[in-house]
Amino acid sequence: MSRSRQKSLTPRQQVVLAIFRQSSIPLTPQEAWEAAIRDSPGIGLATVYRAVRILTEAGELRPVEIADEIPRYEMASGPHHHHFYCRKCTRIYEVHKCPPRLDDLVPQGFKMDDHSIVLYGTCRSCLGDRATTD
Amino acid sequence: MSRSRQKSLTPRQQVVLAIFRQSSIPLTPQEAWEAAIRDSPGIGLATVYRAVRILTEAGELRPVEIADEIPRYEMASGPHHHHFYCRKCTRIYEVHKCPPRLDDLVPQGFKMDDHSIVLYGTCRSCLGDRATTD
DNA sequence: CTCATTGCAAAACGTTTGCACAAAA
DNA sequence: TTTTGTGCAAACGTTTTGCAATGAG
Repeated sequence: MSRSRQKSLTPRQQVVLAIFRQSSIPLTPQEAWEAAIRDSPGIGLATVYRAVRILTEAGELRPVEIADEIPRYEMASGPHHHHFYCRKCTRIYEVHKCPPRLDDLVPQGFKMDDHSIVLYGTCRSCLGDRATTD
Repeated sequence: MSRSRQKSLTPRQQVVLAIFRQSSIPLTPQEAWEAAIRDSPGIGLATVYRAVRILTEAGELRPVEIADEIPRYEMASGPHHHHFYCRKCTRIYEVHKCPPRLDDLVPQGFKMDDHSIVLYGTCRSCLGDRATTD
């Protein structure tokens, strides 16, 4: 199960990958397209979708699934991390820690190769915005 | 932020909720509709979608998001648990343990009210099916 | 009567595919 | 020439919405 790309990327795929590499947060295909247009006017939305799918299959990108949100993607390389989703401002924050003893969750005889954790709640700036409302 | 339903459920909403209550696995709206038709012939797919959305907002149902899969829903009540997704047979298993020290992941000043964990890998029966392939 | 519920069809939305054209080999 | 990459538009599957018909109060 190879994670590295086997073939060189097409020009458009390189553009799309660069967008994700430059972004500090996960992007929807639509958001990536809007960013890509600035670098490469004329690039088509379908091309971005194709690139995202291919880059994901190649292990370059990883999907980030948040409840009731459009799927987003981020670089699969770089430090392993999870996400905090603020229900109020809908922003996504990276969480750079992992809980211990995750292997204990895996049922007998199963083999885990990956895991994803999403924390839901309210971020600090949204908590600060509130006066006394509760 | 009340989680309990404030108004009584409509007949169709009760039907849909019963489907999820009887199911041992998360269901897509489509799957819930196919099950609901057996109990209540003539129920419309849109009605099931409406019920799922309302029941989710009312805290009766909870979305289960798996990478690259259609969103499923399950009862929000009952024992807290997570999910193991087998990439081979695409089945979803419940995981009835929680990792310790999850609060340590929450960034300073943030407030977490929920979390979701999905483990990815291969289930026991799929591992058993394989002979020596690796 | 008025209001809430629901089925149906159409619309809307995100995503994929078919295809023709252009560029590269 | 053949092959590859791409934009565009159409198709597709999922979800939401408009609206008329029904039934309850």
